Amino acid sequence: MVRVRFAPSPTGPLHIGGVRTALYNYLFAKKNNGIFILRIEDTDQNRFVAGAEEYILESLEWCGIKFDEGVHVGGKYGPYKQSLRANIYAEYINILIKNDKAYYAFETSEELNDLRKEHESRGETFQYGINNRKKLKNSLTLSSSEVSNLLNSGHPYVIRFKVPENKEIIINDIIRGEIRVKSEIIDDKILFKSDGLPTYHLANIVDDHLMDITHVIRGEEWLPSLPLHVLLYEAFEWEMPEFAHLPLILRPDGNGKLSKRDGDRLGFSVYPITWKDPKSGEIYRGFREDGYYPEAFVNMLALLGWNPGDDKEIMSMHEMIEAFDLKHVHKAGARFDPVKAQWFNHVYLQSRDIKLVAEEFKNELTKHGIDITIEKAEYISEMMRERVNFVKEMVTEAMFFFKAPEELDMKAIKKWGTEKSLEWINDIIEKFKEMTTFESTIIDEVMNKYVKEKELKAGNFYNTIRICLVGTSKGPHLSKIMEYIGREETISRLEMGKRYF
RNA sequence: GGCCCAUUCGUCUAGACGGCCUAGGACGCCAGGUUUUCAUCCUGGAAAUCGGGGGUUCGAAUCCCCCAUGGGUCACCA
Repeated sequence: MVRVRFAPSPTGPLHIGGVRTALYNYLFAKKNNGIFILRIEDTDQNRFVAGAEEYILESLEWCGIKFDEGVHVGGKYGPYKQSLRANIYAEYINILIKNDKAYYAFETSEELNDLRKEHESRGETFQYGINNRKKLKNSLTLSSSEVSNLLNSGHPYVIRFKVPENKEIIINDIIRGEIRVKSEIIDDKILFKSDGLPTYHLANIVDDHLMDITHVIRGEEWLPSLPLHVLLYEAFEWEMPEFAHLPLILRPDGNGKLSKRDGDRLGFSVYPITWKDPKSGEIYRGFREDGYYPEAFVNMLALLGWNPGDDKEIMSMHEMIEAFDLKHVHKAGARFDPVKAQWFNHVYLQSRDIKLVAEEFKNELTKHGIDITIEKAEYISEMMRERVNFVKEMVTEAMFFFKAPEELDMKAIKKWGTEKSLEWINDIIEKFKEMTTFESTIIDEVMNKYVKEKELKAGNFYNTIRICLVGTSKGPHLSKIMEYIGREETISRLEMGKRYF
């Protein structure tokens, strides 16, 4: 049985890289009829951010990523929050101590900082590990009575992993293949902090083991600590899960990975939903609030570093599950492209149930103080949606349905208007007044007949009229606009437009 | 700086066993067509000598080596 987990720490909002990691875990689990688990890794109480956990839950729910086990849904392997598992880690660290795989160390963080600085000034890098642990203040160098004295006196201590000497660690990553590292370069990492809580490395390995995780799928930033994790599994004599390290998502411009500020700087979201920093009060925009459909967002995100093995790009969650394979995850980092992201939403908007689009459009209009019936909203949505990427864009694009243009586009008038324009406007106003029903198809008949009789160039005539109604030479079929705004308003706008020609 | 990872059109990518690749698709861009306008849509085009240099081979984007570049990571953070 495949069991995978997404294990974020609640230190802030989840950015799209994190969402993608969750998504790939989810797709992999579902593809293999496995279990998907949410575990909260909150062993660092200093970095706790209020609302972050709720944010993660809400974001993933919006994306349609569901968990089988986890903090919010329960399960047999709980608790799923590491701060609630402190006693478990204590138990396992003692096993390591007992088996001489870990040791107590008594340097304070200040002392360590000094050591680092000192080494740095000599152009060296300080490493607490195989090469110098025999020279430092720890249970490897101190006598057992000295150690128990320190421990009993309440002197702060940490527990460090005792990296085995002269070992080459060979790991097989599903995405990257074989990776080799020598144990000499690995630090004796702190496994247990002086506050009595484990660090990520210990908690992560213990939990993955206890929760029967079969595949660890996580970001590439974890690759450097993979050898340590492998060594930990060996120290515990546990069977290892398989590993897959995902490439990073890079910023659209310049260098480096996508970060918090990029979105605001470049004008797009890097977060799935809006996040308000509880401390600073700063607000970071989200894809949801930008108007993206979750289906489009998820589809776009999935293809940022993965492909189904063919040319298919538009895929439902179900189709992605069917096609998902870690072998098709690209190895190199992917540069996020906001323009293509918009295209995905455009495609989803076109195939969406028009009733839903109408409802969304109606809601957007309400925000702008415009209230129309759902039928009218559908009428407009039908002809406007193909011109935009987001429903909210329809509001500005369709404003002429609700308000007469304040001024007319002089460039358009120059291009389409003629010395006869004024005459046409007057003539057509008269024709409109004579009509019994002011309905789109009949309006077309009347106008077409006029154009034929007068032998006009269609473009000049229709755009003269259009500019009066819309303000410029664009928009959906003219008679549809006229029918919507009605005869009175149509004539009024034509009268108003006359002074421009 | 040490260690690790990566490197195909501007961007996302195809490229599982070397020959089907004079490198395919998508976004974007450009042109033409459709449209009474704009957009959509359709058709076409420009766009990667596969980071560079050496090998191996009858043959390499695909295998090997070196170099360069980019990235990640080196916390009592995850």
